[in-house]
Amino acid sequence: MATGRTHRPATRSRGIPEATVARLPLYLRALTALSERSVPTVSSEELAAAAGVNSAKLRKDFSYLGSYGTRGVGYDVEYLVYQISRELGLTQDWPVVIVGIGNLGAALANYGGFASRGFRVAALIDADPGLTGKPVAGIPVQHTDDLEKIIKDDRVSIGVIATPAGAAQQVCDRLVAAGVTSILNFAPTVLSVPDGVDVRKVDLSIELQILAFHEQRKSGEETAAGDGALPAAVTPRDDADQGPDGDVPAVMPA
Amino acid sequence: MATGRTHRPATRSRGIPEATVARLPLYLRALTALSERSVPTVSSEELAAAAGVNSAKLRKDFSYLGSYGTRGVGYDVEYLVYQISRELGLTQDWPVVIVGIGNLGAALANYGGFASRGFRVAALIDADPGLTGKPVAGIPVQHTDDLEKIIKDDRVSIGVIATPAGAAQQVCDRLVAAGVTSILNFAPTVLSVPDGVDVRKVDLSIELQILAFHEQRKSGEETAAGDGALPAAVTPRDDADQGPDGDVPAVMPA
DNA sequence: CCATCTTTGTGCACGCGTTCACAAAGACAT
DNA sequence: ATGTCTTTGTGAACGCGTGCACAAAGATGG
Ligand SMILES: NC(=O)c1ccc[n+]([C@@H]2O[C@H](COP(=O)([O-])OP(=O)(O)OC[C@H]3O[C@@H](n4cnc5c(N)ncnc54)[C@H](O)[C@@H]3O)[C@@H](O)[C@H]2O)c1
Ligand SMILES: NC(=O)c1ccc[n+]([C@@H]2O[C@H](COP(=O)([O-])OP(=O)(O)OC[C@H]3O[C@@H](n4cnc5c(N)ncnc54)[C@H](O)[C@@H]3O)[C@@H](O)[C@H]2O)c1
Repeated sequence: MATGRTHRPATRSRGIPEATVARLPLYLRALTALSERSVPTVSSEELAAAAGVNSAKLRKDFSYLGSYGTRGVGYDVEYLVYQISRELGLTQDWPVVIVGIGNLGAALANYGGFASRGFRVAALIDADPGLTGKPVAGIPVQHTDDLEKIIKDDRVSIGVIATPAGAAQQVCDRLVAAGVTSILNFAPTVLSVPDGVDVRKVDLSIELQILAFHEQRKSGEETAAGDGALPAAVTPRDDADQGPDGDVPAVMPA
Repeated sequence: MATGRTHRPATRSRGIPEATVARLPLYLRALTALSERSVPTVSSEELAAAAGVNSAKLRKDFSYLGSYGTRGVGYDVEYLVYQISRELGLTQDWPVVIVGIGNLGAALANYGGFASRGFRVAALIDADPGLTGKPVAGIPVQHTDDLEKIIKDDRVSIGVIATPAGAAQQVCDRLVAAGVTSILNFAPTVLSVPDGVDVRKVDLSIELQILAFHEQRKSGEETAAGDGALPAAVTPRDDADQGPDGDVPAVMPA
């Protein structure tokens, strides 16, 4: 997983486990597609397949929202779309600011998937004076000096950080101080925030490293027990997987 | 979490839990920073703070790699950097292709964090003939027709999909057929792949929806038990949180 | 009204991940 | 050499998430 919320051990106020919340958007997307095709009802089996999850898990997830299904028939698509949207808070409008309008920030600003749900890009903010006033995706970039005013005037509670890593914590602090209570961080840094502020992170580099780990695994071990997959068609390098204690070219601990 | 690997229930071949693998890059980043500051050793407590995790968890994570610490002193920074790099497979070179060079794909191509670890952008691929040959981040875009040849010639095993959702599954199928066994998917779709292929996804829209859920929670419930956080400074809308069965404006199931 | 068939909702067991707490290991000073 | 002090490595308990399996609910047809 590319992200993770920061510490909130067992505060699950009333209901809905975190793992379920993370899947609701998945269900919602599948349901929206069905809705556009005017499909009236869907069984847990079908919907689960579309969302790529286990059907029992899906049913349990929905049971946290209430009993919205009809036995022998399935779930009413439109009704579920509404219920999940409401549960996720998508029936209201969420103004979002993007800070750091570089390569990534500009791509995010141009992203259509933003507005498709209740999210609206309220402002683009950058520290570069050369960018100030320049329109990106039809929205003029504003200078960091006005950050606090923008947050407060537009009552923004969600901020996206797309600045270099070095500036991320500072930007984060200013956002939080101005009233932002949810942050989506693309910079490769651990942000520290006060209690009550949620941080989720997206880290491309971490994702690739996790893939590399498994990729390396695939190259080694042919003798793993009962693997019915395709162990061929991989390119075994020289002699990868030299055991967990092969050579020791680096410094020794002591 | 923005992503998640696809089904591999309890295959954990020999050692290292998935949750630990996902944290290794975090440790590595913190350790690299220490290394650049020429810090020789670090305690689990310090490193855990830098990585934003619990120190016991960090020690247990490291225990899966072997006993690389010295009691009373801590961990040797350089040595750990090497061990984790090797475990993650970063001591070798990983050629990566990016498919779909639009807003996002171009931003990814320009991203410096790619090469910083062992990842190298081997090729940029797009279906738009108008893009073919045009350099992005110094690399000329190649046409989708040559996808199979590129994958095979460069022995690419990791692919990044940044095409529109509608094309993602098709692109995925071609990548897999050509020999790619790890995919990082930015398109908002569930990809289905054969066993032995790893998929991780990054979905901005899902992240925002999860944040919105918690944001909505913060606006409601003042009376939640023992919350020492800052329940003030939020803008309570009209009367959000109308119970799980408040009004029912949408269609009824039956 | 009854029988049958489909599909939900959930009790239950199991495994993974997290965290506490502490014994043992080793550095360091005397 | 011995004692003290720091910090690791891990045993054990706990909670969360997952998935099986099934009883109950309700639709549908006769
Ligand atoms: N480009 C990618 O695909 C990608 C992928 C993953 C992560 N990231 C991360 O996202 C961040 C941005 O990447 P990028 O490629 O867009 O970098 P970039 O250099 O193109 O853009 C950074 C922008 O942030 C602005 N900025 C710098 N300091 C600021 C401050 N204090 N306040 C406001 N704005 C400030 C700069 O003016 C610049 O416009 C980096 O942390 C990068 O590591 C990028
Ligand atoms: N832009 C973002 O910030 C962002 C954020 C999250 C997710 N996404 C997702 O990432 C994907 C790309 O977003 P974008 O904004 O870059 O879109 P885009 O339209 O700018 O770029 C898409 C590119 O893919 C190419 N393409 C289309 N079909 C293809 C095919 N079959 N093979 C190869 N290339 C093909 C197009 O020519 C185009 O260059 C979308 O699925 C989007 O939902 C984008």
